Amino acid sequence: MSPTHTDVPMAPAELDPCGMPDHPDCGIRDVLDRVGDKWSVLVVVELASGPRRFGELQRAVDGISQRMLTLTVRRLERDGLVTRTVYPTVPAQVDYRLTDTGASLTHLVKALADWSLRHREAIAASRHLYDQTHPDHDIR
Amino acid sequence: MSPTHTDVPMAPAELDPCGMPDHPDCGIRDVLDRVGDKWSVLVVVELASGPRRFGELQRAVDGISQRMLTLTVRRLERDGLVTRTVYPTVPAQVDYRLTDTGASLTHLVKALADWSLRHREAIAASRHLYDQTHPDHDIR
DNA sequence: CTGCATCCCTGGAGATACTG
DNA sequence: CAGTATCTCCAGGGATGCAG
Repeated sequence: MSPTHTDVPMAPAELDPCGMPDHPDCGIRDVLDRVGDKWSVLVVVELASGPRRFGELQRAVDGISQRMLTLTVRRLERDGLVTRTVYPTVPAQVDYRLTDTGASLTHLVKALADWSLRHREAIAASRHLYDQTHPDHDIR
Repeated sequence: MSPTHTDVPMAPAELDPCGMPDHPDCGIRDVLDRVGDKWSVLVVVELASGPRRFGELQRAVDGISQRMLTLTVRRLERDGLVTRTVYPTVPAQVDYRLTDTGASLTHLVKALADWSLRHREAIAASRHLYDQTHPDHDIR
């Protein structure tokens, strides 16, 4: 088969039967695989400000490689979080924009941003303290 | 230096200057590196039900290796999301519990779970459709 | 401009064996 | 029980070159 390096990876398997009330991770993983992905979040955040073209996204996200951007938007498209529109112009032109679902995800990201903002200092302090209290754990 | 395989990895570098209003990823990454981590989430979710001992956690999370559990709780501890208490009993005993900060994170996880539950069908359908519309992207 | 195909390399993660 | 120490494997992701 030889799947190329740029095809959509996706979830290899569902691992939560979604049943026990004590383990509310019924579909969390699906989301987290997106939200947890560094690039996905940054792309979604960028698209939250409006539709963007491929190049614009790449410049906006800053640091993302072409391959990663392609993979990221592909996954988001596959999940129905963004739409990909191709304009058959001379030099190909494509724009990406959030779907309603994708837009709703933005709210969660905002919430996360909010949370991290409220706790970032505490976390930083905690880390600092930990690093001093546990010098043996030679990190870095 | 030879850092062992069980020391805390952590964020290698801050990459967002946290300034531009259009890029609200000021501290998101810090959170996402936790929230996005499969094991971290599962552990936090488990601890949301109350304090757990190492073994209990390992059994509860199911699938996590000793090393990963150690790393996960270490990171969470370092970030001040969980506290680690050692009871100098004969067979060592340790319990982990969420801090207030960690508990507040639970709410976000719940929100994510909520969102994913509301959209899981749509996403699944989208994926299915995508896979059929783009057979060329030979996945699997 | 947008994207696909390759090469390549590092770090994340599992398995296993050992210790206070 | 609760880790720690190693070894190993492989997928994620960067760099580069080619194509529609």
